[in-house]
Amino acid sequence: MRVTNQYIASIFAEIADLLDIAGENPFRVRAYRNAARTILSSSKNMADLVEEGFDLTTLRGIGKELSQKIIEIVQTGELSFLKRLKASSSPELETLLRIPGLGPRRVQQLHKELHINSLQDLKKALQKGDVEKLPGFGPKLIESIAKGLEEKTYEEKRYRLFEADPVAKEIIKSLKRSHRLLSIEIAGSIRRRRETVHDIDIVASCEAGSDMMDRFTTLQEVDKIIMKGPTRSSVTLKSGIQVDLRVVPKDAYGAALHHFTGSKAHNIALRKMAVKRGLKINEYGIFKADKRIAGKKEADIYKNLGLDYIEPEMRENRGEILLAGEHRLPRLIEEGEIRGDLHIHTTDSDGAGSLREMAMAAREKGYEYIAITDHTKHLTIAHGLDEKRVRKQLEVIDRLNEELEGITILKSAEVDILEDGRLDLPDTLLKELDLVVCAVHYKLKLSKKAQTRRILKAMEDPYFSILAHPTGRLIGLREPYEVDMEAVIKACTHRGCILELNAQPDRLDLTDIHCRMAKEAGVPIAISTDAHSVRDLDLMTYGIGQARRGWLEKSDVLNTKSLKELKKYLKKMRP
DNA sequence: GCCGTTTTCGGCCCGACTGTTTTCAGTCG
Repeated sequence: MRVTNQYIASIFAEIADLLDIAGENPFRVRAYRNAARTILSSSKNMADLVEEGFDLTTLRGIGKELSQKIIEIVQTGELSFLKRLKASSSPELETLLRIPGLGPRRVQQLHKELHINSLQDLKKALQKGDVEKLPGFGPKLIESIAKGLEEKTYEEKRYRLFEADPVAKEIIKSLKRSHRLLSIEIAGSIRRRRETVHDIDIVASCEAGSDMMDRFTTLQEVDKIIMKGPTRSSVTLKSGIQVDLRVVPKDAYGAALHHFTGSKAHNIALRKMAVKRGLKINEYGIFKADKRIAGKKEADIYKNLGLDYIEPEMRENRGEILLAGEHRLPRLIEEGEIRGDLHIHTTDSDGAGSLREMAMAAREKGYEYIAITDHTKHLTIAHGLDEKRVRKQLEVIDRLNEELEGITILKSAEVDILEDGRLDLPDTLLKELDLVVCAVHYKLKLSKKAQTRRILKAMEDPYFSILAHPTGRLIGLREPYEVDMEAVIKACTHRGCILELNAQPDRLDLTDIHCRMAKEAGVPIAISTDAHSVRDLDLMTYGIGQARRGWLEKSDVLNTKSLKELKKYLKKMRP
C-alpha cells in the first residue's frame, strides 16, 4: 500500500499539535507545520520520490530530520516518533485546540492542572466549576468554551465556493451603501478561487467617519458578532459562515487586499523575502526603516520585491514566487479565451434543455462550437441513449448544423466505461462521432488497482478522446474514487487522450494539483461545464478558476482552439 | 527543526482584538 502525500502531511500536522501542547520550541512546531504544507501542495508524490532516491532535503522546509521521517513513513506506513509522542501524551488533546479560545497554552494548562484529556473531561470539569478556578479563565472565556463544545465548532466546516461566493457578493452589495466608502473587494480564499472556503474575507477603505463597521455588524444576515473593532470585525451569519471585514486607509488598501487575500504560506514567504532585503511587509504597506514605500496598489508589493505581479489563484507558495522573480510566470487562461463547451446534455438523456436550446444559448455566449454528450444506454437512470437513439440524434444534429448560423454542434456522447473497461457503444458507432467523452458512473468502489486498470483499458479504445470527471468526486458529499492519477496521466501522454476539468462547482475534478501534473506531462485539458440546462453553461467560470489555480494557460486547454484547429486536432487523434 | 551572497549559530512574519489584567499573554487570521 503506497502512502499518499495527504497521509504524510497529516502525520506532521498531528506532531505539530502535540509538540505545541507539550510546550515545545514554537519554531520546531512551525517547522512541522511548514513541512506538512510543502508536502500537501507538492505535485510530486513523496512515495515516488523516495523510491527514486530523490534528495528530499532539496524541498523547501524539509531538512535531514524530516527527510528521514518521510522515508520511514513511506517504507513502513507509520512513524515511530509519532507513536512515542502519542504514548507519552493524550492524543485527544488535539481536538481541544479546535475550540475557539483554546490554544496550546490553555490546553496545556487544562491538562496539567485538571488532568483533562478529552472533550468529555472538559465538559465534566466545566459542569463541576473547576475550570473557572484556573488563573486566566474568566467568565467570557468559559462561556466561549462552553459554546464551542455545545456547537461542535471543533468540527471545522468548509463551504463550497459556489455556496460562499454569492453570499459574499450580496454582503458587498449591502456594504456599498456605506457612507464615505472608497473601495471594497472580496479577498481570502474566495478571491483565490479555492474549491472550498472556511470564511468570507472582505477588505475595504473608507474616509474617516464612515458607518461601515456598524452597518456590517448589523446586517440582517448576522447571527452574532465575534469581535468588533475600528478597523477589523468578525461576525457569523445565520447560515453559520464567518465573515471578516477589514477597513484600512486608502493608502494601505492594496497592501491590505494583498494581506487578506493570502494564502498565509504565500504571504509568509514574501515577508521573509522582504526581511532579507531590509524591508518589512504588513497589511499597511511595504516599509523601509519605518518609512512606507508603497501600499496603495496591490501590484506595488510585488514590484518593490523585484517580482512580477502574481495572480491571486497562484498565491499558494507552490513555486510562483520563484517564477515571478525570473519573469517566467505563466499567463493564466481567461474565461474569454474559451471557444466552446465539450460536455453538454440535452432532454434526450437527463438534460433540461433541448438540443436547439443548448446550441442557441452557447451561441449567445459567443461560443463557436459545442459537443452534445448525452449519456449512453448503461446509465438507464439518466435515460441513456442506445445505438438507435444515438443515430437518430446524429441526424437531428446534421439538420440543425445546416440550419443554425454561428454555432457548430459536434457529435459526441458521454459514453459509460463498463466495469471491464469496455465502452458502452461499439466502435462502429463511435467512429461516426467527432469526439468521444468517456466516464465512470458505477462501481466507484473498485480497488485503486482495478479502477485504474478499468480506465486504462478504456483508453485503449482508438476512439476514446476525453476522460470526463476523472475522479468522480462530489465535494463534501462523495469522496473521489480511488485511481492512480499519475498512471492515468502517463497513459494520456502515450495514447493521446485528454483530461476533463469538470466545471460543475461541486465536482471540479481535476484538482488544482492534478491540473499541474497534467500540464507538466503535456496532457491537454478540456474545461467543460457538463451542462444539464442552459443556466449551467455559466458554470464555466468555476472551471476557469480551478484551471488558473492549476497554472493552466490558453495553450494547455483544448477548448480554446478555434473550430478549425479543434477539428484538425481531433482528426489527428483518430486511427 | 530549518536555513544561510553578512551567518553552521541564532535567528525564524506580522498585527488586531479579547479577556483578564494593571501592562500583556493568548488566540486568531
